[in-house]
Amino acid sequence: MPRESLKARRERADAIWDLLEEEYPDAHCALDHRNAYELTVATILSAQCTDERVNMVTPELFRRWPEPADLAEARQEELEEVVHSTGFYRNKAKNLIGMAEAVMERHGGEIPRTMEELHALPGVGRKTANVILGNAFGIDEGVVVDTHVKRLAGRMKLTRETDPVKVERDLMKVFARERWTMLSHLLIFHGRQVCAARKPRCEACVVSHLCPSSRV
DNA sequence: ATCCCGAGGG
DNA sequence: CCCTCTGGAT
Repeated sequence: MPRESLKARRERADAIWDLLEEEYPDAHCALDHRNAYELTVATILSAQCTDERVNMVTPELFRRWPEPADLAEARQEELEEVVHSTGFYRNKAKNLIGMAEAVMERHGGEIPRTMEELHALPGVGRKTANVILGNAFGIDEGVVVDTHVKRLAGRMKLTRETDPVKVERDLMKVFARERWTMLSHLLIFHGRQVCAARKPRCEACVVSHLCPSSRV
C-alpha cells in the first residue's frame, strides 16, 4: 500500500476539519473552570478519568482551596479524600499540592504561560500544559493528544505513530497552527459521540468517506 | 475485560 | 522503551 503524500494528507485533514467544525460548532473544553488555576487543577485530575467525574469533585475542591496559596497549604490526606473518586488519588493529591507550592514559590501565585514553565510543575506534562495554554490563555502551542485524539488520529490515518508526542508532531504538520486547540475539541467530541473506542458508529460518521478505517 | 482529556520514574 | 499509580462506568 503506497504511503499517502503529505500534501494529500493535508487536503484530507482540511476536509475532515470542515465537516467536524460544522458538526460540532460549539465544541469546547468540557472541564469546568473559571480561571487558569482551576483549569490546571481539573486537568491534572483528568488523567485516566472522565471529565464528567472530574467535574463532580472540583466544586468542593475549589470551595475549600480557592487559590494556589490555599492549595499549597492543604493537608494531603484531606485532599486525597476529595479527589479519591478520580483515581490515582495519592499521586494526584501530592502533585496538586506540589504544583501549588511551585506556583507560589516560582511564579508569585500565578499560573505561568509558557510550555517550559508549565511542564516543570509537578503533575503537569505536555498534554496538560497544552490544555492550559490553549484554553486558559488562548495560545496554540501544540495539540492536546489525549486518548480520544490519539485513537481518532490513528483511525483516520493522520499518523502512523502511537507515542502521543509523535502523534502531536504529525497533527501539527497537517493542521494550521490556529486550529490546534480547536482540533482537539473537535476530535474529542467526535470521539465521544460517534467514534467511540469500543463501538465506533461509522454509519453515523460525517467523515467516514475520508476515513481509511471506516467500515461503511 | 476495557476504557476514561496522563505523568513520573526506571 | 517499559512500568506503576487507581477508581468508576460499561
